[in-house]
Amino acid sequence: MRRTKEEAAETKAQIIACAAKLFRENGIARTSVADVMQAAGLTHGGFYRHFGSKDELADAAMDHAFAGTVQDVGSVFAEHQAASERIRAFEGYYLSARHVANKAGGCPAAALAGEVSCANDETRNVFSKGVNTMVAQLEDNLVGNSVAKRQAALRSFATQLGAVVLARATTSELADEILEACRTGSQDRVKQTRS
Amino acid sequence: MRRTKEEAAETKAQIIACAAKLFRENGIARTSVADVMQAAGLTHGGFYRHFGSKDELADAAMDHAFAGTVQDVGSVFAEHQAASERIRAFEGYYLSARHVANKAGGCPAAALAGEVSCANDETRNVFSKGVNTMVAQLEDNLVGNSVAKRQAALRSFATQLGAVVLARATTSELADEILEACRTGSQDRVKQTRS
DNA sequence: CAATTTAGATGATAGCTATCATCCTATTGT
DNA sequence: ACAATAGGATGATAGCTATCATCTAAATTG
Repeated sequence: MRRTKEEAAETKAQIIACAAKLFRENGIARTSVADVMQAAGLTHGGFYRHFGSKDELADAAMDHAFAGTVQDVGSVFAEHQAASERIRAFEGYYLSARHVANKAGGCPAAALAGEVSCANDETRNVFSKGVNTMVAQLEDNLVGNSVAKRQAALRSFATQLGAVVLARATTSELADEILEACRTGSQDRVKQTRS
Repeated sequence: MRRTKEEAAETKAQIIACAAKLFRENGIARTSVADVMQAAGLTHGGFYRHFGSKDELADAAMDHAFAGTVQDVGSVFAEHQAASERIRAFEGYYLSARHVANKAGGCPAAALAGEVSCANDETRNVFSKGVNTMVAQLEDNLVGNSVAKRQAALRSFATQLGAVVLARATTSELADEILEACRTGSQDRVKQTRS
């Protein structure tokens, strides 16, 4: 039954990947260790050869999920040259019906923030690191002085995450309305705020 | 042991009030029926005299929590005359350190959105109704034509909810940065977006 | 005032959960 | 090639959970 070191490492990576999906999809609390192992094609008992606890897996899974999303967002940015278009493209991605529906494969910040707010310090650190990375990535694709860029990135991220979190929890009409309001928000924010 | 009708109604209201706090504080999944009953000074067994299931309680608790927050927000609005000041005051309340720290007594949309996104239709309906009420309340305190007001209210709510949800899940430095960025965001949104 | 109803307590249940001990076997290090 | 090691399967455990049945005494109802 014993596997090669490589095979074992692949197994561990598989467990993490499955957990990253299931935790985002159904929540950490509502996903059991056995669920994760089954999704990875294994039985529950072997779990503790790879992880010291479920929390440890949750941290690894979150880290993995953030890395994936950062990469996805990077691809979106790479498709455009002008900074203004890049930001537009990012919003198009993040606020898309596709992303809202794809909770299991989407931004872990949107999927897990609620649970992390009741979690231990280590988990909060992992989450914070992920958010920081995403905000920095956004920041790098804005124009202006550094303070303004940082603030704009933080605000944009909060808005879009809020929109997705709300859209996922509300009935479809309201969800669509929220997403649309935040989409148009980036273009004519000036008019909207003034009138 | 039997209580008066009135007493029984009070008991039920107590259970709902305790649940509204505990569910927001620790999440619905991580709060047991017994926890709620104990907080209400009762034993677990009597629960099903009042509710058909835990889900039913969750719905009632969410409704109760939304009503409380709508009232709190109403008080904040009532303190000011000018619409521009009212909105500022609302943001001051919602993005305050006090509100971020007060998860148990704060906005249920921010506290429960994550869990509601994996919940049944009835729960989503209750949640959506609550969000709709809050957005309408915000809308009533904006100036401009109705379409713009509606959109501005939706966007403002998404931004602030996103900021609070993120702030609660991140380490304090990042949390403060997020809140500050969204606070200043309402005033000089124009400059920030342009530069 | 007698009969019936019911709020809430006590206790039980079936199912789930995280975690661990043990075993088997194939891969390592030597 | 041999001994030690460690992946992963099987099975067990202690604790928790939602939900129910039953009991009680008091409050309704008539």
